[in-house]
Amino acid sequence: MSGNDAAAPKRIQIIEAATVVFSQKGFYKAKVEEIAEAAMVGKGTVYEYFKSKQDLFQQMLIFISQKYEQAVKEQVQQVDSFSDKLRVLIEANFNFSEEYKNMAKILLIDAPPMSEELHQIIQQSKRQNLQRLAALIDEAINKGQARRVNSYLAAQVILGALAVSGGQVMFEDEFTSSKESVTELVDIILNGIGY
Amino acid sequence: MSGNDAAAPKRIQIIEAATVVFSQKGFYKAKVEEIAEAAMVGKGTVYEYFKSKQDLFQQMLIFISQKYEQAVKEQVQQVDSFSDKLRVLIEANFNFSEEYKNMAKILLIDAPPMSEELHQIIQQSKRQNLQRLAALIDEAINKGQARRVNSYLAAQVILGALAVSGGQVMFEDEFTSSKESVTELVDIILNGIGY
Amino acid sequence: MSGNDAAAPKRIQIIEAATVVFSQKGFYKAKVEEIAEAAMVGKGTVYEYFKSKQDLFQQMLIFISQKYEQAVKEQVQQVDSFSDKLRVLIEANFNFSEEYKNMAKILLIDAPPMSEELHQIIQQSKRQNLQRLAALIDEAINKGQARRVNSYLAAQVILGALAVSGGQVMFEDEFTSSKESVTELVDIILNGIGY
Amino acid sequence: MSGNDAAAPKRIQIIEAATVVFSQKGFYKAKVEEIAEAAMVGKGTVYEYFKSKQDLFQQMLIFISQKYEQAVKEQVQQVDSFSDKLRVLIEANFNFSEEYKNMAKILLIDAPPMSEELHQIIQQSKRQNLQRLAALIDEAINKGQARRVNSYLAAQVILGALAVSGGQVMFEDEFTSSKESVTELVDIILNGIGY
DNA sequence: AATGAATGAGTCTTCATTCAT
DNA sequence: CATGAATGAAGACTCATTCAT
Repeated sequence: MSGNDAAAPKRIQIIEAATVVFSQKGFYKAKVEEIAEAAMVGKGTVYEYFKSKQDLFQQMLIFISQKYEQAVKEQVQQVDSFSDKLRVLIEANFNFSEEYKNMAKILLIDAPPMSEELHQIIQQSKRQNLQRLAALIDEAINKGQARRVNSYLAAQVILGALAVSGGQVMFEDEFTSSKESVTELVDIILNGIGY
Repeated sequence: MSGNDAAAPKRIQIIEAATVVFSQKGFYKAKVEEIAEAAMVGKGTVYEYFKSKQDLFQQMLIFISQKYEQAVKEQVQQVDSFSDKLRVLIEANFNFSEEYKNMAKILLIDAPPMSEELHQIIQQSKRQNLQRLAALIDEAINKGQARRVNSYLAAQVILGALAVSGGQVMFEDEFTSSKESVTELVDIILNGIGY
Repeated sequence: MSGNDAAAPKRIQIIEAATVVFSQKGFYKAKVEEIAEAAMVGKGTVYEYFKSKQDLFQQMLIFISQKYEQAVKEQVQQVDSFSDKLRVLIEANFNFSEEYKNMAKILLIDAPPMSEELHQIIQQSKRQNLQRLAALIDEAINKGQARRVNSYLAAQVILGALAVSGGQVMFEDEFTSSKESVTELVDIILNGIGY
Repeated sequence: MSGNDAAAPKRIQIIEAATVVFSQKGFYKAKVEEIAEAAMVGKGTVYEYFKSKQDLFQQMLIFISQKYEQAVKEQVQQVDSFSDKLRVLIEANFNFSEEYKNMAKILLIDAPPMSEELHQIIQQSKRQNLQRLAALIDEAINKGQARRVNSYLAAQVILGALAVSGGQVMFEDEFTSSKESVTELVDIILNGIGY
């Protein structure tokens, strides 16, 4: 009757192991057995809780996206000004990307063609993400804190910049995306680069 | 009349087939035989020109990145003002992304473990890209056409936004990445979203 | 009643199937699937117990050479006179060769070019074989039962003769090496062919 | 019109290259292309002269066995006494083995499934070999130079010993099959190892 | 419920052979 | 005759999945 078990025993254990292994190796190179080992359960046990490797991957993605939702939503609500919200959002992204490396990219960008079902899940997650940010921008626009830009497109710009800058996706060595750069990033996004 | 053959001897034929198939299926789901079929050659022929499936993938990547360089560099040089250059760069990206659709995603997510050599090549390509854009921004700053922002970071923001927006990755259904959005994108990048 | 299973768990089952198939077809023409079938297990099961086809081959060789050791050593110890030991050794060889056909040749002579590791294994087995026989001859010499010949060379002569005569290696049809010939063989070896 | 070509047209060139490559690698690991390279002809040219890889192997075997016949027959006829003939035969074998190193092993172990025809040819060659030696022994017996042993069996013993000892198969490190060992070998064969 | 031994479908890769030049 | 680019049959090996315990 351990609180641990009660919370979600094996299933969560396995999902968490999966986040680690899938993050490190990607979907195809990750072996089910490896995940089972990391979760300290037998290989067969994975199939007690998940229909297939892909199913596990999908469940994991849902799990992660929920964590992401949480992390971002809560923190953004705790500050008021638009620029602070932006800053918090960017920081949350940095941290999240740090933890879930490749998985973050999938949520932000897209997955390679997999099952249609999975595609839907990812699309939905991305859309939510985008819409939340677009709503944030619209709100700022209404409050007079932002220009009347296409909020959806602006949200894309911001998430795109994050996917790249934050996810050490493209610039790995060059620029270890530090806290200082967050300030500059916010500045660029708020004020643009032109006069 | 072998102008056709000359322009596309077997090696190129295969690489082009590879871009199509890898783009659609990702590295792991793409079958060598399928690529061979798409290139209208025998399966064995692929191995006459490429050491392995991975090698083919890598050669293809180099091929694509060269095409990208060309496409962008040339077009950017043909206009003058900073905002025009930005617009052209973004348009070039839209077009390029159109052509090599999922390739960016695959690189991000589904890529095979790359040889250190290829890693270098890709890094270098990205760096060139970044530096070219950063130089463009610096020039604009010096000419008084842009604010004194961190040009390198700004370049990252722009390329990040492009990677995501341009790859119709996020628009898919909602927006068909149209010419109009280019204008808005340039506006957001130049002027930011805040007042 | 699993006495059978206990005596021959999967690993041994597979090795024994391998001795049969490799003996009949040789290393290169033997297919792993064929061995699996002969062992009445799935193809994949072979790879549960052996790293590769070559590994299976090596393990099998070790298995056989151990059986050979046993067969020969024990029987030779049960008789006393030098000529009897010789006779027993020769007979044991006939029987062994009968059972493991081509494999016996490999142990006596050499293997096709394979891994250095395997080469070592075989060399060692051959050396042991040779040394045991040379020791037998030395002992006979010391007891005054044999002339002061180079025992190592003599051992080579004997094993060479066996490899050929016993292994129906070269003369297959002509001379189905029978028990009668053992007596003559021992005579020739002991007394030579000259006066 | 070069004497060179006449003496060694493509066919012989290829066969000689084949002896080298097959000797080193065995039948299955030897690549046709490699043989072609060694013969300094195009891969396709091999197929102008030989129906298949197997055919080439077979033709090569015939070529070698003829060379062996020659080498042994001629030299044995040039000396008189039985023990000298024996010595010469053994020496010829050493030299021959030196040249075609692994060929014997390959024939024994790594040989491809042979056509019935080739099988006959090889059998015949071996039979000739055996019979020539048996005849030699019979002659010696009649002249009172050898004991009344089964000459055919004795011939087998001798050739068996040679196959093994001569092929530096067993000596490798320990003994470098030297001229001295020839003398001892003859002694053992003539006088046996017992008193 | 938990396990891991057993399985075979699925793929990359090799290389003998062909044939257009 | 000579060539080597092109080919595809064949086979080793991986790994998701099953199921008897």
